[in-house]
Amino acid sequence: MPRTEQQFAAIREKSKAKFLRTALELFANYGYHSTSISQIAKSAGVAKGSLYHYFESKEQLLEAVFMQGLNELDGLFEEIDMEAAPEDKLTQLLDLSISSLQKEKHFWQLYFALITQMKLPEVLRKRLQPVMNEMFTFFNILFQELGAEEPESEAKLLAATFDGICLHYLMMGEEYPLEKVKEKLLGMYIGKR
Amino acid sequence: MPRTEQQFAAIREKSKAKFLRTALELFANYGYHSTSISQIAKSAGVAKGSLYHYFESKEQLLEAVFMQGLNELDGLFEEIDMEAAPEDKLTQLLDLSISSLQKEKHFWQLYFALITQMKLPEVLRKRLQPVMNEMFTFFNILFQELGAEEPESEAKLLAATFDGICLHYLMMGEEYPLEKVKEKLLGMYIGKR
Amino acid sequence: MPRTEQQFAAIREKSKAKFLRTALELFANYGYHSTSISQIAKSAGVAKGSLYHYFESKEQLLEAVFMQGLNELDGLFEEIDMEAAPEDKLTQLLDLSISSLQKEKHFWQLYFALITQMKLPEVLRKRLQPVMNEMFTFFNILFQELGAEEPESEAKLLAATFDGICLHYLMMGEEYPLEKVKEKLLGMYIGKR
Amino acid sequence: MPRTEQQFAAIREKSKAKFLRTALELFANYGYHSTSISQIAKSAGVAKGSLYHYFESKEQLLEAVFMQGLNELDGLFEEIDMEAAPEDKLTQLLDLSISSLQKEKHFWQLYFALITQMKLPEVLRKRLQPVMNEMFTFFNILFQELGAEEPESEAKLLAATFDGICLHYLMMGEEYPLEKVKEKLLGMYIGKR
DNA sequence: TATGAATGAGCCTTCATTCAT
DNA sequence: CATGAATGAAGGCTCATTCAT
Repeated sequence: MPRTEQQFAAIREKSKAKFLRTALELFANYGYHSTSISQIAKSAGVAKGSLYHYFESKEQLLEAVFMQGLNELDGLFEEIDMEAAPEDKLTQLLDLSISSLQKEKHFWQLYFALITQMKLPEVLRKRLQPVMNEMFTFFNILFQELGAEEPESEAKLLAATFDGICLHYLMMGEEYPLEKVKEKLLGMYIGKR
Repeated sequence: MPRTEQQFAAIREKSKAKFLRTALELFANYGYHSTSISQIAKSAGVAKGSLYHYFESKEQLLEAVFMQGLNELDGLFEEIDMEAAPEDKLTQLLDLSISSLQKEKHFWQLYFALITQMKLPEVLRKRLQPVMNEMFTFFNILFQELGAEEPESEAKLLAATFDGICLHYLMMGEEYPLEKVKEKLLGMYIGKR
Repeated sequence: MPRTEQQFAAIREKSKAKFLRTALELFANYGYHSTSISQIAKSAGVAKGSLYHYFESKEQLLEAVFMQGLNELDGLFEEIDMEAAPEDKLTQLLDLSISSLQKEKHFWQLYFALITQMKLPEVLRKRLQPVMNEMFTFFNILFQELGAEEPESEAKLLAATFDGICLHYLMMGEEYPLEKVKEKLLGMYIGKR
Repeated sequence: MPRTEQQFAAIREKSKAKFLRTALELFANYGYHSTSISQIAKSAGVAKGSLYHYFESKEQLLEAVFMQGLNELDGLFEEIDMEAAPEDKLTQLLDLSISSLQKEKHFWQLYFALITQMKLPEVLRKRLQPVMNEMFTFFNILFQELGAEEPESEAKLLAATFDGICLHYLMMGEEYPLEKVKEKLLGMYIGKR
């Protein structure tokens, strides 16, 4: 008796998830090019060929890994109370970002490795665009609410600061004083209330 | 014939420089792994084998390329008048950095690609450390002079902002409003003088 | 319950036949090596694994496909009236051959691909031998009846011509003037009656 | 001191020729798909990778092998005295063909394997076309000179016979009575003059 | 018996590196 | 020192076959 379709779907989902997890970790730690399919398979505890049941190619695996990370990100900012005062929104955003950064370290590592390499497959670039736009819009509105003269430039600066902090945190590891830096950043925009 | 030897040395130096320049450009544009020795040799207009007269291996070539960039960086900050007022020093640093960023785009591209990949050969890591320390110390002193309560954290934040701006500039290209962002950044620290 | 068993056998036979048909078509169109088990299974509308219930291996499937074609061929020449005049027998043979060629295009395509590759598994070679011998004997007798001086050589020549025509027809497709060539061939041997 | 360009060209030519020879033999004997690059390299006594200095891919190697065979063929028919009587021209053509068939057995084996498989890369198909046209035209003229009623059909029939004989010779090996069949064929067209 | 996920040997191909000239 | 042909390890990928359900 063959398994039901649902059983098969479950198996597939599980295997696929395992591959995605393993690949994310290895890509993040060693880089895309320095990670071989063999390594991924071995780490995942399966045979090399199995990977190709789920992903057409190594590159497509990378895409899937990255996509998954972006998808999980999507929900993140919906938690922010958009009706709150700008100061609070900024605080919430920072908290959420830092939380994501710490929980999804591998993803963020991969993220910076990818955007830094300018080879981003078109698919990924297209998928990334709206996410970044949303972020930028968020900042823009924030600074408008704060009465900034040039909200756009302010937004750009803040975005850069955000990415810089993430980058430094990922580079230095746990010894990086993420909390302190966060406080200082908040201090700059919200001021010593 | 001492002159002959000098000529040889000169030729050697010239060839080596050409390799370094070519490699930097290709590594920056296509990434280390996606650039083959053949490509570099062809772009440099010499034979593949010749490269190995100057560099032991591809990895060692990368190191040399990166080292050279760092060496050129060393002189950069010596131009700053350390006796000037902190506000002026920050302004000078920003100007110098932006100037370097624009002139040495390839190097900076490679820089971010490398630090992002956490594979930095030990040699490079060691060479990079003092540069970053110097930068950090510079910021630290700056904020002490500015009377900051926690100059260390302030320094970290500013450093992150710096890197973030660089990153975004490199990602977005010339349409990035580097000047405007710079002004905003200066405004935040120097205030509405 | 004997009926159930018969039903099973019927189903089995039907499935097997479907595989054979599909495999013949794909092997003929794309070649043995360029046709994967997956493709066959998908084209046949069943799962890959099922194929192995009916055939031990891909090679054995090929054998079965070819065997089946040869078996169907066996009956073909029995329709010829062996008592007829040699001219008529030749005509009948030609007509039957052309008819088979047109109806079993896939088989003949596979046939030429196989004999051309000199890898013919021993089984097939053994199965093929009597068929070809029968043909040759038929020709031999024919030319004896026609009073040829060297019936053997004549038979060999005619056989070659036969295969050549088939080959060209298969290569050129429907635009090949099969009928005209047939007429010419008949004319050569039967003469302007 | 580097080798001169001519030296390099000589080396390349020699290596390339060795690969072509080896590949032709193996492709002919075992078939394209059943011959691995490893085998070819081993048979040629060189490393696997070396092959790719000369041919972009396995398929391109096949093309080159086939092309070379066709090129050598080109000269063949120029030896025929086109002013001779049709009977003599046919005789000459047959002799030349048989001679080629025996000398270039591997090529002809490959030839039939390829045309039989209907996958002929476009390049090859295009290269083959004029050769076949030339042959057909030759036959056509021949039969016109012989006063045939339908020279086209006659040409088609003769061409088929030619290919059939070749095919049978290649299939049966040296025991095939090539000479006798040739005589018979000549007899049919030239007749008892 | 049917299914399709899993396997792994083997394939084609790339490329850093070596070396004879 | 320069050259580019040669090497061969390693990588990505395919696919016939197996097997648990």
